[in-house]
Amino acid sequence: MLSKKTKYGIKALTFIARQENGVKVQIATISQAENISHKFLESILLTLRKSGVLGAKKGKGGGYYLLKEPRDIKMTDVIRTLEGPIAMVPCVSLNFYEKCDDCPDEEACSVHKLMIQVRDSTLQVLRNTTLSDLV
Amino acid sequence: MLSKKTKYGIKALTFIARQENGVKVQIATISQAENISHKFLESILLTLRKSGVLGAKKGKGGGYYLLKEPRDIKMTDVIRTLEGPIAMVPCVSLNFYEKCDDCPDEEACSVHKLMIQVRDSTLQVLRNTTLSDLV
DNA sequence: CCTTTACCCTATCGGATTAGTAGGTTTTAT
DNA sequence: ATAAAACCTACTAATCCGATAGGGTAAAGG
Repeated sequence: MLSKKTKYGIKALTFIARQENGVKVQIATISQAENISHKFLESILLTLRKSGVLGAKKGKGGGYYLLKEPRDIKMTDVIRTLEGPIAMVPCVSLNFYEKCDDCPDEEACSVHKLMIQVRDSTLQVLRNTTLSDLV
Repeated sequence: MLSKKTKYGIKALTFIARQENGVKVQIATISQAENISHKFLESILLTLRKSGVLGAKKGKGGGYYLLKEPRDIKMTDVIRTLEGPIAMVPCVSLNFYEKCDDCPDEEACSVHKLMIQVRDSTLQVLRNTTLSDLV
């Protein structure tokens, strides 16, 4: 299940991407337009800023803006930042790999085999979808 | 993230599918071989029996066995039974559809658009993978 | 019949995670 | 100076997950 954090994050990015080039958007604006709790959204945008997707300007007239072109913002990056691993099981994750403690032999594991395929097909979609495809 | 319930369920089904045709397998046998809590596994196999994938026989010499050929057991069915929806968001789920309460217009929602694509690519894998592909 | 074996069912619980809340700090424009 | 906006830290209520406990019920062998 996709967390609300990720869901809201994608919605917010889409909202910002729809603005004229470089126009700054306040948290409150997005919060109202998309029905998102102001404080919760605040923490999400902060995370996205730290990951390098968004820039922010403090003070009056401040707000958030994209640091890259929408077509250069891949969904893989956004989701890994907000949600964490894309794989459904840590033992098939490329960026967040972890060994299963119950599984002695990964190669022989049926779940492993299946989830690699699911991961690859999901990755293909997310890698080829950018923010510009969603606006 | 895939729950342990689903993970264990798939492992157990694979284990059973590896037996000679029609041989019954006890909970304790799978539990030991796959490092799964006996009681937890019990509840999982019960769910799978109720969904019609497994049959069970009580009493001495009893156990669980497949009701269909491994190649006729699709991963979509197994995962929907144990995990629930395959879609990452209820508003794009085929079998467990639910409207998002924060989203006034699904067609205009960027998350909706993206998650439909993810769902479709995942479905294609799970529909074309059967238990026989995992043994 | 009677004991063993294994399936079936309900209830509970600790820990982790998630979504949201509260309150204050820092920076900027006017 | 003042208002507006992002920034930061900490907390909380609710939910879910994996596991556990304890018994009930049905079937097979002797």
